[in-house]
Amino acid sequence: MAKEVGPVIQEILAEVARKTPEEWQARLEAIAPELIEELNTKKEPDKGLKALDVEEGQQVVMRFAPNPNGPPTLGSTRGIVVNSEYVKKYGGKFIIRFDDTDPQTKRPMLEAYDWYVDDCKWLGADPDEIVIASDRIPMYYDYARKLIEMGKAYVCFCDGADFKKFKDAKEACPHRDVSPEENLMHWDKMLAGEYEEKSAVLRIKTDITHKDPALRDFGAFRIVKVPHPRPEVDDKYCVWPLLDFEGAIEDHELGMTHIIRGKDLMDSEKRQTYIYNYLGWKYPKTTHWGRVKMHEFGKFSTSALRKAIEDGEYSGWDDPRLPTLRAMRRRGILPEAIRKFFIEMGVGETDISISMDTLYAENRKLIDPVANRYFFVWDPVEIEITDAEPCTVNPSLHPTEDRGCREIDVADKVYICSEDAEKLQVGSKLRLKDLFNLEVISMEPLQAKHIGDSIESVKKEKMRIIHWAPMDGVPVRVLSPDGEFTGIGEKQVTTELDKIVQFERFGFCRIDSVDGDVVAYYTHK
RNA sequence: GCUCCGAUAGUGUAGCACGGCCAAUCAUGCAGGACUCUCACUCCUGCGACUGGGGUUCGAAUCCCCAUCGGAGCACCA
Repeated sequence: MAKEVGPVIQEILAEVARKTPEEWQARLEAIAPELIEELNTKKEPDKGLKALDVEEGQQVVMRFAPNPNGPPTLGSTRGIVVNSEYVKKYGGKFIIRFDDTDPQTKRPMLEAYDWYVDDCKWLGADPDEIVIASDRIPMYYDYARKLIEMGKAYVCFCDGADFKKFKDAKEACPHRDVSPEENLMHWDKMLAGEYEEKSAVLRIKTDITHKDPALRDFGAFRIVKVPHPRPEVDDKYCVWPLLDFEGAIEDHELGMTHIIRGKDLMDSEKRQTYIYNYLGWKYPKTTHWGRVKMHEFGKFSTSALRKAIEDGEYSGWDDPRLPTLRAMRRRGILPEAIRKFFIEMGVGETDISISMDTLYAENRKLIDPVANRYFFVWDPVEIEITDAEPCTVNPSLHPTEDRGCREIDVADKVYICSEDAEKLQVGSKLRLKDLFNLEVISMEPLQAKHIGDSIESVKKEKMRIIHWAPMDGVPVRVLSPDGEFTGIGEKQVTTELDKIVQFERFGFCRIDSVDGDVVAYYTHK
């Protein structure tokens, strides 16, 4: 059969090749004009996120579920942006849920709850609902009881290592097969605080012989006798749910339709599916993404950062060297740029390592039209203009947008960057941007004479054009991921508090404070 | 040890469910050029990839198998 079809196809293909695309289009027009439009509309690349598998008329409910044990970082931002973007696209509900059920190892930080909500709003992902797991512990207990009664959960008194032995051998531990009644009794004792930490744990029965060891009887609750940092919870509970249990119950209770999360939680779905099946629930549709690593930031963990901050290594959670959202914000990275960055990144399952350059490029396009231009001279040195007439110049605030001018008074000296000064020698000609032209007459001390104002001669003689600062400028400190720059800037930058400006030939900065020295946070080049 | 994922230019990404419209999209990066009184912006040009090997097929980035590399889970962490 295939042998017979072969030559026929060859011939058809040859015929296709004989005529030009235009001829074929004409032929199509003749026999099926209604298809012409399809020909022209095909193959436009999809921008943005891929379509979600949404049923006809369905409202989507999606969530971002952090543990508030530190502030949101660029890593967590992906979850905020992508989930909220889908909700915007399809209409529905975006929920932020704090999975704060570990008062000990990943102890939540009280301030961080607000930080998350704050940063979500800043990112344009205002949550429709805020849920805090530590407020809902009784509900988890109810479901636990139900599962015990069904014979689907049991209190296990094995030591961690012992249980692992049973599990690896695909054998049930001695506690697996006791009656629901007895388990209920143990469970009540657990809740009453009669057992010590680590002495008992509630497990969900799955399939102890499952070929994937990750799926064999997983833990659902453990005993932690440490008060919760939230004052309204404090020492109310000594039995805490583990993520697989808490997440499973909440995703159903909150009516989640779709879940997008890291692929490290792929096995979670398989474990949680046992709970869903026992309770007769339908699991939400899930998608996973891989790890994102930024080239510029090495490995960092929230707890390591926390320690470094306490040790004074960083100035705080918004230190410009940190990958936190608060730092990005302070540096003048706009939320729109961050959203776009993550949306264009998509939701692939591969682990990726991406450079901040991509985010910076996005941000630069947004701020370039709105950032006023100023001179900032880092590492300044004085240059004396021996024959200068005092004058006032008015460089424009923006090279293309018409937004008025600055005003700078100049007498007989200005500051220039030492790195520009180093390139000079006696006889060098240069242009002070928006001011006038000079010829160097002495290196030590650095002196020059006025050789005209004409920009034409600058072009003709290909003089270097450098920026400068007046003697009555203000001290400026720029804090950047690569350290601190100090120098002199125009007085007028003090009117730009909280705005993003461009220091010419240096880069964009957000003006952070103007009382005393001007402090600016470096955005990017 | 057992199990589960993934692999397209330097970096990301589209295409893969349904094999031919793919000598492979877009962005960023890099190189060159135009514009510009900034090393910014804008515009133009160029560079650059289907991990390897088998198989199925007239035809494979796309389907199957193996290998390699990378990631993850097997917690009384999230």
